[in-house]
Amino acid sequence: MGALKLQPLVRPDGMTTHEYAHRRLRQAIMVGSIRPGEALTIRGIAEAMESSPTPVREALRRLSSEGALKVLDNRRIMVPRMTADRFGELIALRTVLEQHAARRAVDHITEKQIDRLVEIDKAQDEAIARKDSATTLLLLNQEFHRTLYTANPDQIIMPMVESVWLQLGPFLGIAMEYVEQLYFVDRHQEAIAALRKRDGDAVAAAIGADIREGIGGFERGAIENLLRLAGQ
Amino acid sequence: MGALKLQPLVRPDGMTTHEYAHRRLRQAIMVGSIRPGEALTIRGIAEAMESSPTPVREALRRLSSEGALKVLDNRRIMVPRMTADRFGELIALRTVLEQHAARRAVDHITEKQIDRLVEIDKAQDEAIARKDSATTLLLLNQEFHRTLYTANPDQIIMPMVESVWLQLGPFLGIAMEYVEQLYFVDRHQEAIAALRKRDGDAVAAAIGADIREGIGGFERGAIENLLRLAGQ
DNA sequence: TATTGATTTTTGTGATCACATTTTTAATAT
DNA sequence: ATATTAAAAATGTGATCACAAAAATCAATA
Repeated sequence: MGALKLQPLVRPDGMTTHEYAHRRLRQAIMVGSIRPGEALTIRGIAEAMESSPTPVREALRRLSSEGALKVLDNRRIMVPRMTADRFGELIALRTVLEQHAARRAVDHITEKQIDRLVEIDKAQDEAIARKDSATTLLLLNQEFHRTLYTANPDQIIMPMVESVWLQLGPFLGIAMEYVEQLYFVDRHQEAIAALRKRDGDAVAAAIGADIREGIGGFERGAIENLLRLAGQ
Repeated sequence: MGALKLQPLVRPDGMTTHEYAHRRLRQAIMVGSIRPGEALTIRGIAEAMESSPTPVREALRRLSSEGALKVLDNRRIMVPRMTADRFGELIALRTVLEQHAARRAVDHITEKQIDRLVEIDKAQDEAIARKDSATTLLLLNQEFHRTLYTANPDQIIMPMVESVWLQLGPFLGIAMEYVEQLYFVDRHQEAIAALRKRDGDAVAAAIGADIREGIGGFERGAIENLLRLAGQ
């Protein structure tokens, strides 16, 4: 049996079933709770969220277009396996994408929106002090970055950034399981200061360092070890 | 009635209906043959390609995730409208993405693959001399870029590049209709020379210039004029 | 014990139907 | 003519069914 365990998620009023299925699966993949190689069946998912194949299939198509899922030749669907090379590509792409997104936000972001960034950063510090779950920290960190990039009203890049996050999710799940304690360092304050000065280069530098010293800090050997440990 | 006219497209053996619907719609959007704001109905598309709503819906979900289509609050689906600001974002993003993709391909591309690029470039020159349709030229140009970027076996970026192409498609359709003759200049030979020398910076510079002097060359005023002419 | 082959089950796929909402059309009143 | 209201048509959505292909199970054989 599928026996797919999905964290419950509130379903806002008026949200369609396929949209709900999409959001719920996406959330699960993003925080690494679905393992690469794990078999995903349409009927299994439909059963798990008490609906039917049709809307689940729509959700799966979207997720595969977002790079979160891969459709095999057998037409079976799974979370893509990670490799050290693919991880390197993802980090390099993440850096380029987010530096560009940050630069493009500098001319649009308001002081009020920067204040919001300060709030999120504070919430993150509190969560660290409170020793909240790694998942909570991850989501707060994403909220910081998303808030920054979407300050640009004509921005086109956010879905691509989220796609990279989605593709990194499963590896994060493995890391959270096998690494004693993940260090959470960030360069958010540096980014905020640069934003206040409207210094695009400095903002991009802060974002670059933030990624490099965060998830980008995994060394090749460490990645290979983790993947071996997880039986990937 | 929808009266959606879709260019015929061969359906490879074994291709599923939703995949075929996806490819056919994608192709139509990519070359600008579906106008922004044009009403797209599930049943209309299903009828046009002699199938049923279910697979068409899957195709539409994928295309909306790829940024090619937008789902309105009414749940109606259409090709997004272009604005001068959005166009600017798309060109800036296209430049960053493709320069990165090109850089990342330099270390992987083989001499044989570079030879293939030469062939495609030659085919392009012949098509220009033959005064082939703008669509043909567009597709050849895409083939050149795609061949270059996918030389990197672990590449993650291609779907994002294609997403930008898709989002530029409808504007290209408008431009092709209202502009007397589109100039086709490219920096492909420069890129090829740089690839042979394995000079990443030079390759990126060539790609940057290629985009800037190609579709990126539309000036803000020209874009606004075109959009006004097309009643957008 | 391992392997092959047949049977059963599971799974993806696509068409169809019913329902609710939205859009369009038609008719009426101002 | 314009605006308003009611009826009709069109549309998105989700469940269900039938079918074919794939996977899993089990029995028989080497």
